Amino acid sequence: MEAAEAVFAEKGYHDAAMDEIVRRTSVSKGGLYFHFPSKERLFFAVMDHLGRRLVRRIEERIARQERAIDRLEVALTTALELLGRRRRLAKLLLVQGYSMGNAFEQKRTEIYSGFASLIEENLDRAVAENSIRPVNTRIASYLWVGAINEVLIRWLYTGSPDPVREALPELKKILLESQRVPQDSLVGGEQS
Amino acid sequence: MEAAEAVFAEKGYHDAAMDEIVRRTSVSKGGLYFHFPSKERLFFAVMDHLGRRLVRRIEERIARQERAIDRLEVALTTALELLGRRRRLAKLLLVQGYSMGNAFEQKRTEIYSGFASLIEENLDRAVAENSIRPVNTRIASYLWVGAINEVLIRWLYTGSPDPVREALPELKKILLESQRVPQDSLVGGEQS
Amino acid sequence: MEAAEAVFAEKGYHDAAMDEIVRRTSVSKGGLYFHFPSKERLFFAVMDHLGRRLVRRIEERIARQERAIDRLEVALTTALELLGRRRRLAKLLLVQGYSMGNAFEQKRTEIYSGFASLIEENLDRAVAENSIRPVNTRIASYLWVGAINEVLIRWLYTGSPDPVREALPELKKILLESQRVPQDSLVGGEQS
Amino acid sequence: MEAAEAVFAEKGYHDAAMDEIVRRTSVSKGGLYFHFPSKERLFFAVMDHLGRRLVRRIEERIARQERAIDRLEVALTTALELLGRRRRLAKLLLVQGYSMGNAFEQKRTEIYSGFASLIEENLDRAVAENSIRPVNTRIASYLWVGAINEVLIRWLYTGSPDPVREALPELKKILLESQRVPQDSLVGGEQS
DNA sequence: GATGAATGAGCCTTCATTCAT
DNA sequence: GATGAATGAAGGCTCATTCAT
Repeated sequence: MEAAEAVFAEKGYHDAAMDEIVRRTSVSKGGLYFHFPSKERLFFAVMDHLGRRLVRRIEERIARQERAIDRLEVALTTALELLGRRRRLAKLLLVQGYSMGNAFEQKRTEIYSGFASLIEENLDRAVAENSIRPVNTRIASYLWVGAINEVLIRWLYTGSPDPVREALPELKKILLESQRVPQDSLVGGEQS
Repeated sequence: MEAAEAVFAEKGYHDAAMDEIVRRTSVSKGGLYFHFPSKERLFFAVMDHLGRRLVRRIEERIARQERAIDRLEVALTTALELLGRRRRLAKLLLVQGYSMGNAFEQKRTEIYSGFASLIEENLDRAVAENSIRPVNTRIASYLWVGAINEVLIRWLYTGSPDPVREALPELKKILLESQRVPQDSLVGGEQS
Repeated sequence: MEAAEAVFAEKGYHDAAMDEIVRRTSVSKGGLYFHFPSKERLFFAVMDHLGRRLVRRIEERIARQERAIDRLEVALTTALELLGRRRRLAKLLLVQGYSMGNAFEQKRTEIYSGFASLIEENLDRAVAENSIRPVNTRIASYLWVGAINEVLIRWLYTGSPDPVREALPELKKILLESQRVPQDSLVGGEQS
Repeated sequence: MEAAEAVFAEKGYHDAAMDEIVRRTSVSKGGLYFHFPSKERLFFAVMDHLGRRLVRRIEERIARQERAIDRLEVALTTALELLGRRRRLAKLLLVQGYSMGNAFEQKRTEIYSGFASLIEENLDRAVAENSIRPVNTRIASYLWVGAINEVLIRWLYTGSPDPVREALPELKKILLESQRVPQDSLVGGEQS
């Protein structure tokens, strides 16, 4: 039964014991292995199920919108709403194989924060210099980190896109250029 | 010796055996444990070291730039360059605790792709409808996924930012609004 | 279906899984267990069947011979012919419960060889010393080992014959004495 | 510790549990696995040890004999004495991987007996017909079975000797021809 | 009689960690 | 400080057998 979802979400893949999953079910160990040939396959089945369901729900909500840009907005909103409401689902789908309790998670946060702070700081200054439009730079910095992270992971696993040649130009375009304050009239001072 | 880095990068945290780390060193098991009280601490030490070094390098390159917006650009470029050149470093820093060899990674990619495709498709249509500026929608979709992912992971681990109330507006602003094609002449015609 | 014979022959008793036997049949698991109450009984049924058939065939061929000594010769010939032609049958009947793939079999061969070599060596010398008639000492040594082995296994399982008091004299008689070169002219010469 | 010998001898390879071997030792499970990487390797180590020791003892006793034929006799005697005195050793060395308690052993005996009886019966008649010298035909039949068995097992595992072309002539020579009653004076009746 | 999903005790093996030397 | 043999809890998985349908 897919209430194995609970154990995986609570403990992470590695610390989840088949024995515990079984204990929380009415199924026996053998019964579980009859349907899923290994712990890995069980985990994948759970992930697939949840992943597909999430996408399906988003698609349902999207369908009502006429224009693509509205659909994108709804998709974004729905994703954050759904995952933001169900912590367990989010944990399962987003951090999957992590484990080691909280220590690991803290460390990840700590390390990513090093880079995020650097970005945030410069975003703040760029806003102050009136180079880019004002935004919540903290969140923007997370966005930067997440974007870079994802692009690199893709490359790591699939070999594409090439980080520098392909991804970099696009990231620049979206993260920097389109955030620029239109400096059309370079007359007069800056609005500091 | 931090050549434990190699083992962690190759096998992931869980599948890395202390025995193998020791085997690749001149240090003995006891010796290793004298310096690092546990596998977890050893791993953290490696991560810290690498994370800090990466940030330091980026900071060095940034320092030469005057304007913050240039610094941001250099930071972005440098991050992608450095990590794009050293697969191992990237793997260690980005996918850390994952494991299960490639099966796991493939699954992650597969599941994220479901959502990414949905975004990409609608980005394509939005471009076609002339709602947003043309971009490489494939990469843009990765950016979306990464951004959402990171924002949610932060919330998961630290409790902030609130996905819907805090993150959503900013994401909309950066991912959607600032990509809009200025529809200045709303006169006449129809944008159907 | 006694095509369970195939699985037992290929994998040995322990490594043969009921599931695989079932898979190779049109019968269902329950169906198999209806006819044979346990794996052991199924195995015994197969063995019985094959053992009896082998003996029956030998008896048929023997029947045509008049003199007992010719019958013995035909029995010997037939046994080697039939088993030498059907590897699977031989494996099933002779090494039955062994398993562990080839590693085990290699080990058995290796260990028995230690003793066989010792015998072979001395048979060679005995032939050289003209004490016994020339034979293929390699094969003779196998015969020795097999004879000793079988006599001891019998004793192990049934308590008789007593290895030293009963078996030894007979083995000596057949393996040694009757192989002696008749030293009829004991006159003169020296047997060194 | 090689007191694992006890468990293997008592239960057979498959039914011997590493847990029990450990229980009977002062060593821990991990400790055992530190020295022997697997159950199989442990078993082989035990077998090797015992096999070598047996051969060494026989060689010691043999060494005192001058003539090869005497050595053969001593080897035969010693082998039967040593193994006949130590049931456990015999079981370990001779039936190795068997298991299934006694049921299996009984079956083996039963099946081999089918063939052995056939031989015994004809040996009896051959003796009665005065074709071969009188022997304990029961034991001789075991010898036949053991010899055939061993020759075939060798062929099964190593591909040689070829049962019919190579082994058969030698077996005939030793088992039949050299047992023949010299029929030099074919005069007169038989001594029935 | 047949089916095959379910059972569950049991097994081998791993591995982070310890500690006597 | 270093060594590496030893520890032992824990875990994933197998498989002969059962039994409701």
